[in-house]
Amino acid sequence: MSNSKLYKGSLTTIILKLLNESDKMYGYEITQKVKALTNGELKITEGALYPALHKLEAEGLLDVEVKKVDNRLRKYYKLTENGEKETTNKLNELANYISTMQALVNPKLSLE
Amino acid sequence: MSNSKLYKGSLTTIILKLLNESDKMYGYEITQKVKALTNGELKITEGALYPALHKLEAEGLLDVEVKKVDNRLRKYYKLTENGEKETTNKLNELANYISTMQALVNPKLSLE
DNA sequence: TTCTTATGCATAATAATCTTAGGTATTATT
DNA sequence: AATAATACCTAAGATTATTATGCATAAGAA
Repeated sequence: MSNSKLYKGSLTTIILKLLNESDKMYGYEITQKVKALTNGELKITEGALYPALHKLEAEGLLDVEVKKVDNRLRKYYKLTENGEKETTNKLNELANYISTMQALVNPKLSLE
Repeated sequence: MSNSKLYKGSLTTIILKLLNESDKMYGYEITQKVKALTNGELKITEGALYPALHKLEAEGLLDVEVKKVDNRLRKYYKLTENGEKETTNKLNELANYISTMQALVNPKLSLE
């Protein structure tokens, strides 16, 4: 992920959420999807993405399936049952984080 | 800071914003203010806070003034001119981060 | 009066997460 | 023929935080 240090910690949430919508995706596809959804605002670096995917797999949140398309490898990832639960948790955490930050940064607004 | 890895990277923004509102504050005061504003949701740890304050000072964004109150030291921090500019930048970054995450996590909502 | 909690500062070891910079290989475009 | 796009990967270093300490004074509870 590039552009801002604020994004630190949210990569996992992004991955899980995208997989929750798209059933299965491969790494490169995720980078392109994020770029498209954010109008180029957020670019996930491969040095962050692949280790994150491997970690989620090791934690049992993702399953992998390797496919060969046009003579090139693709590693498709999809959520496990635990992965779906964790997606819910992460999304709740994010919503909570956002409201907490708004309480700090714009206390008047958060009273409305 | 405790509770969530999502907060990583936002401590500097929080410090700058609070100083922008309160003119001058000391470290312990910041931890209490954050706790109060977030209803105990966010607890800034001293191991994160003090190094962050020292770094901001080293970068010329904060000025320090040591005072003795009740025979105890307090180091009051306040924004420099550059600190005020950086506060604006950080708040813009945060607003941008939040809208980006909402575009990713709730694409339908962000179209409204 | 002693013990604990609160106030107030600080640093060091460790962990987590990301950037930067490489590497390999195939396919498509210029 | 060279470059860009597709597709995977890892390692060194930076940044930021947690956890665990340490020191010291003041206030409150046992």
